[in-house]
Amino acid sequence: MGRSPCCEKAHTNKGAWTKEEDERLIAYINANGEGCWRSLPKAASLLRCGKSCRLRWINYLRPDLKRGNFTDDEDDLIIKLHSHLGNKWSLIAARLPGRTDNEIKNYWNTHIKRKLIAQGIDPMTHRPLNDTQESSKMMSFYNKDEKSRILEFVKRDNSEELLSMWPKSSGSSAAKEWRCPDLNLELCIRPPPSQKWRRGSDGGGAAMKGEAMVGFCFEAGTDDQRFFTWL
DNA sequence: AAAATGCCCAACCGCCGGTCA
DNA sequence: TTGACCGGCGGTTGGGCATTT
Repeated sequence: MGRSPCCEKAHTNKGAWTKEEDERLIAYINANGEGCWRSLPKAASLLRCGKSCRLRWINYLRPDLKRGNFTDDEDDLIIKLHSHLGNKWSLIAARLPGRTDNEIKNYWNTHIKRKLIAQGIDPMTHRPLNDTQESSKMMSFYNKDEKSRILEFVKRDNSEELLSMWPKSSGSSAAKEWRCPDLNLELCIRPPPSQKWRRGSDGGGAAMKGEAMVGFCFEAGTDDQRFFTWL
């Protein structure tokens, strides 16, 4: 048996909301609070689907919404968060007070995507569009021995040493954007891959089995070997 | 001035996961 | 265990406005 529709479609309005509908919705939520979206339309005398009411409130009528253009800081934050989270608009919106997932999604599709493409960056992977060419160019900063040393430092989880090897020629844009094509460096949120890996090897701060651990995981490695550390 | 085209964004749609009886 | 219900999410659409031809 399939799911029943969320509302009786034949008796609901569609399309743009009128001022009167907005006022009814605001008045009802101010008096009764959010929630029970399914029963809200009837209770508020609105000929709208509950989902439509929820969307209208969350994306447009909520009093804590920030209006106006996105700032450069917000741009940067959205790009950074998207590079880590992908199209998880609700998660991204949770980090931008006063912005909605719908607003950020629209802004991404209409502005940021184009901005990144103009900069030669693939908006989905956040890597150069002509990746192969860029990679070979960037690798000129490191010879074979240096690449081996970097992998060793990653294996030993020695962040200080690893950072000290980062290119120092700050005037070079290529240096700023450096990444090693043989290394896959990415951030993700997930539990540790093994019990051994849970900061337990040195005896300090070990998490017990079954204990919840959530955090940012810095993952690095090659196709053959993977290495992790927590941030 | 009118038509064509492009852009923006509010709103809709379908799906999914959690909850509850 | 199952199915209905509900809230929430991401992808897509289409109407209105702005710009270009």
